[in-house]
Amino acid sequence: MNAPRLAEIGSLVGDQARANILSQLMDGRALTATELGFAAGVSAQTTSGHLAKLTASGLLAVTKQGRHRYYRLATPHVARMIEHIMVVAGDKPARIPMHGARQEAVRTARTCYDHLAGRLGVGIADVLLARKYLVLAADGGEVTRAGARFLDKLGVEPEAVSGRRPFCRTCLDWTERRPHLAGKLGTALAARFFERRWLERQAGSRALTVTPAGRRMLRELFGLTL
Amino acid sequence: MNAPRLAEIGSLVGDQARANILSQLMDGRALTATELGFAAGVSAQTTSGHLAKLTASGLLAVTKQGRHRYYRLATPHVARMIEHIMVVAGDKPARIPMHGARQEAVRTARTCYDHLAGRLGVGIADVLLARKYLVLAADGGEVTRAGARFLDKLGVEPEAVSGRRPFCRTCLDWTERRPHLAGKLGTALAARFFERRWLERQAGSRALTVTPAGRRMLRELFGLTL
DNA sequence: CGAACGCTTCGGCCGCGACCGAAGTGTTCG
DNA sequence: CGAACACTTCGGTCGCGGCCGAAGCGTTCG
Repeated sequence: MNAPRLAEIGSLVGDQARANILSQLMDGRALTATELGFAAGVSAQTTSGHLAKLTASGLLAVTKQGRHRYYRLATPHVARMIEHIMVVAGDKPARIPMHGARQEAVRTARTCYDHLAGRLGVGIADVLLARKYLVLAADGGEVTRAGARFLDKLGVEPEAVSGRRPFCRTCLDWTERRPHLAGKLGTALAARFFERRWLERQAGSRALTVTPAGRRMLRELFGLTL
Repeated sequence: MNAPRLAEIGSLVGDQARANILSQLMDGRALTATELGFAAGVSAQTTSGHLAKLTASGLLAVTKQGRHRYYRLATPHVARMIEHIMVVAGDKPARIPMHGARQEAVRTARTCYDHLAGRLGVGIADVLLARKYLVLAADGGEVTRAGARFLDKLGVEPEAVSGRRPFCRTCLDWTERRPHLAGKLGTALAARFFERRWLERQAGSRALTVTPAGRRMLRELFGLTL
């Protein structure tokens, strides 16, 4: 039996800050080092050290995206392992990643920083592209004339989508594995959705609730039924 | 999510001496404090402290018997948890290769708490499923009519495999990385194998020796040559 | 371009916990 | 009974590892 490795993995989980980090990632999300540090309650430097250890030992995987680094559980085995430790810890029935009502909500619609992700985010991106309201380019994209009219109807101002910041980047979406709308346009759209109360944040989660008004609007304007 | 408890359990497993102790108990035996101290490579006093912690946290249970104290894993949950940690430990690319005769024996056949694991355990599970003696379901499984006859021939009693405890759970195997037979059926089978002296425990290890009679039986009844 | 930002590396501090020697409790012997 | 044994408790040492400040690197943005 490989007791040294057993102890090694155990001690990785056995630190309070690292346990906080792993807990945060149990629903399958990918979070940045800063977010994880905040959740763990330690400084950025300390967080960096922890994340390096967890990654080196194969518990976490990391994806670079611009100046961010998204950390996530490396394999389902890691999630399962933590579940089983929780069982011994006397915690509630095992929460397998991405099941249950709350996880379902996270899959449907959630924030990714300042823009929209999940099925909602991907769906909106799909629609805008399909209707040629938006064309993609290597370093961003461009709003077409028809797109500008559409956005104007939504109340998204033209200057909000100008400038060098790209409209749509391939923002890591761990549930849909497809690009969604980030950048200036994504931010402006998300802001508008909140402003009009089409979406509401859920406490303590990145999941979003689509309000009845939002549901109607999504069907009418985007042809989306989530 | 209960991160403090997660860290607590993790740190218990995360000490080398305690990991050694837990490893020793993985086959479900109950060992004395002295034996465990020797296996862990620390003094009696230190061992005593470790055992007290492990017991207080519910990982171990203890039985007094004269001047001895027999420690064992408190629940199958603990064994399962350790198995799952081992799976993650094995996911690391830079895995310490197992070598030597004894390690080979461990890979071939060993106990996993109260049932059989290793190539033997996985092989038996494969055969029973391939012959449709057993069908798997989400929450356990069912023995078919043909399976019942087969088990009867082995001397495994029908009531041993009835009841609410599942027949076959996906108990992940850290060498084979495939499910093997746990649950009531796995336990009953293992017990029968020991009773008939088809398998014998090796001292100080979870490895099992397949006796000549056992080898013959495995070939005749299961078509297995390990 | 420079400033702001996200993250990592380095260096040094410090506390927790593993460890053992010595002593104490309880049990089994002869 | 006392000696041997199994185990625990106490007390003190010490090293590993978590922590943060400061500095450095790469990216983004105006």
